Amino acid sequence: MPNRPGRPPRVTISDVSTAAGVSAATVSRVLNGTARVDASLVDRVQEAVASLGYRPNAAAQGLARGEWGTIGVLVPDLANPYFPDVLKAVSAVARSHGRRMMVMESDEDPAAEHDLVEDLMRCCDGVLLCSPRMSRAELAELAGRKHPMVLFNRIVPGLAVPSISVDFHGGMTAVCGHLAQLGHRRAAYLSGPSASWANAERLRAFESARAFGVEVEVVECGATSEAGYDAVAGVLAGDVTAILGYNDLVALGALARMRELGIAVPAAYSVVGFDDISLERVAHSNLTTVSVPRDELGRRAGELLEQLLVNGDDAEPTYLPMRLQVRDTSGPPPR
Amino acid sequence: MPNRPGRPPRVTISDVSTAAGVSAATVSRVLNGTARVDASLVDRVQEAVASLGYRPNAAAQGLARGEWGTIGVLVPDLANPYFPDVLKAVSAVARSHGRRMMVMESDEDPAAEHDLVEDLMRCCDGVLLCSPRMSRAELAELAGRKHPMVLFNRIVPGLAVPSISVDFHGGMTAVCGHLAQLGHRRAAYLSGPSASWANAERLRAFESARAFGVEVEVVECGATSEAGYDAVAGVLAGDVTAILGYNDLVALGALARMRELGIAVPAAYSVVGFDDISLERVAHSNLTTVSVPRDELGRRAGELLEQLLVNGDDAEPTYLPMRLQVRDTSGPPPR
DNA sequence: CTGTTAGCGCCTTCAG
DNA sequence: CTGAAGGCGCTAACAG
Repeated sequence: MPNRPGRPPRVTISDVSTAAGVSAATVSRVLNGTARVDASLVDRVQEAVASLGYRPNAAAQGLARGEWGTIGVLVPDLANPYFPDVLKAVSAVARSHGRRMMVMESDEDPAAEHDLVEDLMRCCDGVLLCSPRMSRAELAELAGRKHPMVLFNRIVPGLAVPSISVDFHGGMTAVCGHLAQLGHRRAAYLSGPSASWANAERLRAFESARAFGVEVEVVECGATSEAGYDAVAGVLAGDVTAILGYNDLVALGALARMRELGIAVPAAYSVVGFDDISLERVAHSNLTTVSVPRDELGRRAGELLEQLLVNGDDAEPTYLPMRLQVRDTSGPPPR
Repeated sequence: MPNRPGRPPRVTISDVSTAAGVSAATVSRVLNGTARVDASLVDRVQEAVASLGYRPNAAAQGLARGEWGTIGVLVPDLANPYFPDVLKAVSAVARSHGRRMMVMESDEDPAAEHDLVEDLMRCCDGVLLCSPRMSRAELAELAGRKHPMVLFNRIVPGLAVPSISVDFHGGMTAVCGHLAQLGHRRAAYLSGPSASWANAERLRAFESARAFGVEVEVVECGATSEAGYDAVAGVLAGDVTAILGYNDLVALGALARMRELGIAVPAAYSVVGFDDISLERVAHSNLTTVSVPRDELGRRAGELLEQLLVNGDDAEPTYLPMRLQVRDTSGPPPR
C-alpha cells in the first residue's frame, strides 16, 4: 500500500523486525504462534508491535496464505426483514471461525447476481448464496467454478452444491390444513414473484390441499406489504373465506387494507401470513402465520460452508421445518 | 493461493499471458484499461481470459494497488430493524464507487467494538462506524490511527472524525411539543441504554420540554419490545398521561402490554415511539412516532467516506432532521 | 530456535 | 505500444 497523502505511514512487518532487531520471519512467528520463539525475542517483538502500532496487512496475508479469512454472502434484498436474522447468525458463525463477512445485495436482479457472485469468489474463501430467481443453468455454471459455495433458502434438485433451505411446501401445507380444519373451502393466495423457488414451493402445497377439499385461487401480487395492500381488494369479490399471503408483509398489507375497508378479521375472512418475521418481536402482532427458523438457517448455512472450506465436506440438501403459529387472524369461516 | 485439494486449479494472470502469447503486463493493461493496447492483442487476451475463466485475485490486486476496494461497516446489532435500510444504502453507495462492503457486528459489546474496528482497518479502505457506547477516549484513539473513518449515528464534539447523525434531540423535542399542544403535562420516558449517545440526546430534550410545562419522568427500560412490554406496567400507577418509548420497539412492546391490560390508547394514555422503523411498511401500523431518514443516513455516511477516501475531505458533523409522524396512538389526555 | 530465501498474484515503473 | 523487472507485505520452506 503506497503511502497515500493524508494516510498514516504504513508500518510493515519489516519495520517491526528492524525495530525489534529480529527477522521478519520471527515477527510473523510471534504474531501467528506458528513456532516456538525465545521469550526475550517475543517480548521485543511485542514491544515493537505495540509502539509502532503495527497491524498485519490482510491482503498480504491473504496472498501469502492462500486464504482471505473472509466469506461472502449474497442476498436479494438487504431491507427485507427476512435477512437481518440470517446475516446475524452467519456473521456469528463466521467470526467464531475467525472469518470476516462480506455482504452484497443483488436487488432482486438476476443479471446482477451472477456478477456479484463472481466478484465474491475473487475475494472470499467461500460464498453463501441466496438466489431465488437465478436459473438452474447459471447456478450450475457457478457451481462448476468449484469455488466453495453454499446455496441457502433454495434447493435445486440435481445441483451439486450444498444447500440448506426451509420446508416452504410443508409450511404452506400446514396452513392449508389449519384452514381446512376450521372449515374453509375456498381461499385466495396472494402470490409472490412467480419466478421464485420459494413461491413455487408454496404453490405445490395447494395441490395436496385440493385433496382435502380446499381450493386455492392464485392471484398475482408480489412480496411487499404495498402489493398485499393493493391486491387484496380484488379477491374480496369472490367466494373465498380465507386469504393467504406470500409472506407476512403481504398479509399485513392486506390486513391493513381490510381494516380500512371495515372488514372483520377473522370473522369475515381469515388471513394467514408466511415467514413470521419479527412481528411478534416488533409488535406482539397477532397474525396467524408459519415461522421459519431464520437464525438456524443462517447458522446452519454458515457451518455448512465452514465444513466445505475445511474438509471439503459435501452434504445432502437440508430442509428446515416450519412451524404453524396460530394467532388471531384465523378462525372459522362466516355462517 | 496454493491449490488446495478439491479447489479449482487457480488460474493466474501469467496463465492468461502465456495462453495469449503476451506479457502479463499486457493482460493487466487490457483488463484495467490502463493503457492503449493493440486491438489484436486485446482480442487474444480476452479470448484467453474467457476460455480459462480467469478472474483477477482481489488480494493480489489490493496488495499491488494499495487499495482493497472494500469498505467496512460496524454496527452494534444486525438484527435491529434500524440497520438494514442503512446497510442497504451504504451497500449501494459503495458499489456505485466500485467498492465492496464488509459488515461486522459488535453485539452491543464496547470491548469487542475496538478490536473489530481494528480488524476492519486491516482489510478495508475505510470504515463506517456506528458505536453508540464507545468512550470518547477510545474513539479518539481509533481516530488517531489516521485510517479513513466515518462515524455515523453519533456526534462526538471535538472528535476529528467526519460524522453524520440524526437530530435525536430535535426529534424528541418535536414529540414533547406535540404532546404539550395536546394538553399533556406529565409523561413517562421508557429510557434506552443509559450509556448511549442516542439516549442522552433524547434526554436533553426533556429539559426544554419542562419550559413548556411538560414534565417527563425517566424510567429505565432498554431498547427492545420485550423491555417496553415489561416496563410499562410500572409507570401506569403514576399520574402520567403519555408514554414515550426510547424507540418504536419499546413503544410497541408497551402498547402490546397495554392492550392486554385493556387500557385504551390514546384515550387513557398517549403512546409515542421513536425511529419509525419499517412499521408503516410492515404493518401499516399506526404508532405516532418520529422518523429518521435511515437510507439517507446510510447514503450520506457512505458518500462522506468516499469523499474522505478520494479527496481526504473532512467535513462538519451533520445532523439529519427527524420528522414527526402523528398517527393514531396520540391524542388529548383524558378528562 | 532463528535468519535467509522464495514466492503468493498483480500492477507499474522503465526501457525498448 | 509492449515486455522485463521490481515490489506490494507477508508466510513458508529451507538451512543453519
